Amino acid sequence: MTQGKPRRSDATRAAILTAARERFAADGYERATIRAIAADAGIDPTMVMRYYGNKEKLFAAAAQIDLRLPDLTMVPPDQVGTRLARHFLERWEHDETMAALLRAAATNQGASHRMREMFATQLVPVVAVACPDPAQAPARAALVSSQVLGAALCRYVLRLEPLVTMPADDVIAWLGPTLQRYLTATGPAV
Amino acid sequence: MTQGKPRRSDATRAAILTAARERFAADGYERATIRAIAADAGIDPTMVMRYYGNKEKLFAAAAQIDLRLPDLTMVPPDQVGTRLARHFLERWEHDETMAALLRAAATNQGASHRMREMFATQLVPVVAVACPDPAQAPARAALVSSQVLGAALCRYVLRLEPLVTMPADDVIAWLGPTLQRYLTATGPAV
DNA sequence: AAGAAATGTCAACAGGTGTTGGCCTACGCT
DNA sequence: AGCGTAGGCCAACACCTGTTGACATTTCTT
Repeated sequence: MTQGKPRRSDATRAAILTAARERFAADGYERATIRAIAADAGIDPTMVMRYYGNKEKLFAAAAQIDLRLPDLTMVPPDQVGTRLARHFLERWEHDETMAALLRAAATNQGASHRMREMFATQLVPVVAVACPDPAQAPARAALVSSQVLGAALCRYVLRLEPLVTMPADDVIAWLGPTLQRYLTATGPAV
Repeated sequence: MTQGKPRRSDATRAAILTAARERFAADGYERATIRAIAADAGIDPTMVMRYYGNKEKLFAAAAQIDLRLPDLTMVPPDQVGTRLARHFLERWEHDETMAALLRAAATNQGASHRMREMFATQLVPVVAVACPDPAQAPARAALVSSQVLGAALCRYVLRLEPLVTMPADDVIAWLGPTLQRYLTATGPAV
């Protein structure tokens, strides 16, 4: 269904997408130029337009993210925090698309919209099964987001020492209990 | 020392700075144009150049931030987390300059450098007096930053519900214990 | 009152941006 | 083989960017 005929230009399309992700991750939305992306991909800027319409649609295609969140029902209730922290950190460590979306979301409306959408459709459902009352899931998910995105911001975007050089395991050990509390503890407004 | 003769153009300079802060906060560094800032201030774009040299210096002047952090030695040790959380939230709520710096820091090198500098010179010293071993201050300060900046990012930049509409007191109640733990709890790497 | 300095205005430059249309080439089908 | 079409490149447009220089005007100094 989602798969059409293989086109002769599939390699080019993929090269564009890869280059776009790198540029968007490194420079953000506005400073990543179509010309630079095309140059990285070794093709003409016109191709980008032909295959993706315009810059906004190119970004939308490049910033398609699947968080691949684990099913928390399979995780011991007292370990969901650390489990989530580890998952996010590894995800971020191996996929620059996440940084691309984060950097762009700071100034680009479409990107921030996509960011909200991503957490609403992917994180909230996962949180819902791990917290005492599913109705609290949006609030708890937002709190989790605030810590996860904040850590990513400091470590990968702002490059704030010593968070950059701190071993991933240490970061996870610090963030785990925080997420655990946001997921399961009783807080204000129930 | 820091105060020279009052100049006839002080009003203009101030108007430029105010308009610059608004634009940088709303649009980020690259999308905030000198022309738009000048238009907001009701003057000619050339004036911006004359008084601030170039766009980068204008931003540097506009994003000068004093966190006005409280002296934590005066705060009961078990309340430093909540105290800090409240301070940051109020600070953010009333000064759009913070949002300007955050938005810009995502894509602009100078801005992210300034951000790091700000936390190193202002937050680390304050954290040092509140944590068991002053040598751990940089790491603990970075963790505090990650949560504070993350919350600000979600609430003021990404506008991620329900964090946007959540009462400030609730946010503080959630973040307080997190900061408290980052400041005082024993964690990995001592 | 005369000269110097500061303040402001106008037009323009040089470079980069997203985006478009035209043209040539090379593949895939019949 | 011949043709249609998709893939690819080139030149260019229209616009916007930060920035500069020349000129007019007001204010301060002497």
